[in-house]
Amino acid sequence: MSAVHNDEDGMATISDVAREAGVSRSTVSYALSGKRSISRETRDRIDEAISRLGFTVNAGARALATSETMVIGLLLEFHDDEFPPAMLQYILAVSTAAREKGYDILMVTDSDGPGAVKRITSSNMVDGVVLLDVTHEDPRLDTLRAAHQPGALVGLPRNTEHLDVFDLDFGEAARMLVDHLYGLGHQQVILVSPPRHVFDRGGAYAWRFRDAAVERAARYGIQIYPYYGESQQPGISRSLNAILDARPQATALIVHNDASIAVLPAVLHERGVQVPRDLSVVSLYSQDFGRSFLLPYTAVETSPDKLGREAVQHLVRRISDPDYSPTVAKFIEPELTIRGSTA
Amino acid sequence: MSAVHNDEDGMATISDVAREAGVSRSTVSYALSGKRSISRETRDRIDEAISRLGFTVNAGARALATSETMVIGLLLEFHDDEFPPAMLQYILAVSTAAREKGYDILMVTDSDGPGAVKRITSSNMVDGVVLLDVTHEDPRLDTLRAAHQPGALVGLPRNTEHLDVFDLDFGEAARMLVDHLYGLGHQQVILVSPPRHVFDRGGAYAWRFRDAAVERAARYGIQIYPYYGESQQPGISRSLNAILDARPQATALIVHNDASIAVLPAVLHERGVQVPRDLSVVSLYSQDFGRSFLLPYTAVETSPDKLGREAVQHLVRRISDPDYSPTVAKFIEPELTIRGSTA
DNA sequence: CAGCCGTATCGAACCGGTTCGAAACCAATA
DNA sequence: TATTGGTTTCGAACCGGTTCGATACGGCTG
Repeated sequence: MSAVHNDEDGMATISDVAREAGVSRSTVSYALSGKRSISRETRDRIDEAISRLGFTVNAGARALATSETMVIGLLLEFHDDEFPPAMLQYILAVSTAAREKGYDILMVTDSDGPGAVKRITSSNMVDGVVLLDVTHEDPRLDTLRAAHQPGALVGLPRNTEHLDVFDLDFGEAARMLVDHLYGLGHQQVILVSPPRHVFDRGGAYAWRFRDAAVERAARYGIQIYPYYGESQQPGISRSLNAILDARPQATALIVHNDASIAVLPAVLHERGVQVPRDLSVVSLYSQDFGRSFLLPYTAVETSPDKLGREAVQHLVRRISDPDYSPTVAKFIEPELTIRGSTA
Repeated sequence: MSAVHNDEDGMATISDVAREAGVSRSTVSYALSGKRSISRETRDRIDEAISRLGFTVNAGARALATSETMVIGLLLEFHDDEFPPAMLQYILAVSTAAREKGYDILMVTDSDGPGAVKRITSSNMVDGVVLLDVTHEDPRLDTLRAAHQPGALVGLPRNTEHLDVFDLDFGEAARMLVDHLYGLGHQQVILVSPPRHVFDRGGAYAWRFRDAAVERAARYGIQIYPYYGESQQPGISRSLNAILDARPQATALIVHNDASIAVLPAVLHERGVQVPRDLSVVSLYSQDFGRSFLLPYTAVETSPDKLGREAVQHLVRRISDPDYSPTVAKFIEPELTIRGSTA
């Protein structure tokens, strides 16, 4: 017999507890929530009945009565042109942060984004929604705005009205990296951006970074050569080689592309290129990511954990008070981690 | 004004629809479910009212009435000694398969596994549970057995009573690989297993594979040298190098370790080892995984998609009929994908 | 002692659905 | 003509909680 002892088949209900403790259902409810005072003895009897019956509040019933599900929807889609390990970091961050606030995560990976948003919001399955990987003209946003639940976005859309938005400041990140290279005297720099698909799809982080880098380089009179990276092997290595072949005069490389940076060490090694002696390399990735793939490059930290946490925090706040403040577009401050891959 | 037009603030309820269509609530419910026949005209009026009000069934209320949530719990934990990309494949597979069956996924990444199982089952948030990465003596299993919902496991525990279990047949996979190498005449083989932590934690797949490989090798009179791999860089590369240094006479390498196989190409290249000329290499990974990391090795396919799908299918069946058959322990048949990395 | 207040509890209504039994209606059958 | 049967609809009960008023009780104050 296990420690948890629930009589018969069905789960114990609040009525069972009330009967067992010789009080009314409402008294049990108040004892549970603490919203009204309960005498010491009654509370004890109730507590005892609860553990004797192994009672747990039925989430659906509570949700119906309170209109609070304590569940947050997490919407994401796996694109072929994305590098899976990167996305996982966001998922984990959101999940952990939510749990800390007492929320569970309903994860939806539907390829029909707007439909998924509609489904989980209009049926009141969730109290709020986190959207990952939001694009410039994200089709999910209209649906989300029409919903009765607040939303938090990770990624910057064109129109941020009525929505809280969180993202890394990619423009600033680009400027930091260009400044860093400029400070070391580099004059010819290659930039490897995300795959073309990402631009087409409206992944604003891609061009925010690129445009800022290009503009900053121009201001310094640095020659910058922007390229698209690939997303799938063997194209990644091939394209990196082609790019390096095409610009032998470049002394530095900026990689804004998870898949490419992961294979870069192998590619450079194969070419016999020593970093930073022959080439300076800077990039953009999270600490965890760098550790997983043994990346020795000076890089801007992307802080998926900070971003996910921030999104959840604001979402939770807005759930409890839908207009506690005007909606925010918050950009995480980039931080440069020096790893000695530049000279 | 958007196409979806819901009057006032609150969501439309079934009562609103009933009033709008001039029928009773039960009639609307039956029209929705089709469980009783409804006249053509009434059905039309109801349909019209539904779309006019933008009505959607409230999931919590329905769950309360039917005791079916149409949600499946997905329990997993991120261990430091695991390679994230591998896990993501399972998550995606389960999520997709569930959605196809009309279920949503409540994803719980709690570090307190048993507590998480207890919480989501006893509060009736889910109709069933999928456990990923189940260990030999998994502490979540007792809790799951005490629950009122069925469970499907991915990974093999010692005691499979009352639970449906799905896993790759790691023993058979090991035998296939050893057979393959034996057929090519190899007599000295290195085996890189998962990190020691995985064994300690009770990851049965680790020793099922190793033991079967060792036994099979012994039968053929092959010398096999088993080692633990590492899980985090820079340890992975370092340990691979140490292993290769220690066994220069070995002509073949079996890698059962996601993190190690991902960096193996770089390590071998650095050592100037040519595959298969200098060393034959076989491994164990999914097609997607191999593509992500450009792995050119002959390997057993791990089929996370097949596994996840199978687990969900059985779970759904068991949800609708708790004893449709005795519980199953199903082992996916391994398949060898020849990629020419052996000679 | 009347009046008031704070504490502890109860009963009833409500959240938004589903489902069972009964009723109303019309047509076909004995 | 009374009975039977099928179709369509309604009303009420129920799922398992929460919450609002009302009530009962004892102790203080004026």
